Amino acid sequence: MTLAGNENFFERVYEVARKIPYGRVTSYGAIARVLGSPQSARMVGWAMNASKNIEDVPAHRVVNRNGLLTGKSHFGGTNAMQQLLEEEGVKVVEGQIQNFQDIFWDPSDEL
DNA sequence: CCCGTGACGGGGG
DNA sequence: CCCCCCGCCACGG
Repeated sequence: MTLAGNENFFERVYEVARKIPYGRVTSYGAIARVLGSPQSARMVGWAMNASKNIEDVPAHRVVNRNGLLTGKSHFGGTNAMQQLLEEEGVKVVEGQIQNFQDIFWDPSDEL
């Protein structure tokens, strides 16, 4: 009924994103999946896009399923996204997160 | 109103 | 580490 889903979709995305632990990362698809819309990974990306206005949304901790910083171009500077990650101890080489499997955080693990 | 275009992901050739 | 198609849906032209 009421909750069609998209009404709060962005809010839900932000809630999950805020739970990503310091120094860990997750993927657009993983967030979409835990929200029950595995096919809406693109919308998660759009939500990150809109999160520039909202505070406390660590958009830099969200990458694609391969650990690539596909959204780095939306962070203004040349490598602001990478900088933010490396400040947390996340190694990035050529836009690729190193040791991705180990620092990957799956939102569904919170359940 | 139709259409191209994505911070995506899965599947197929 | 090629190629293409599909589903998803918000936004701008």
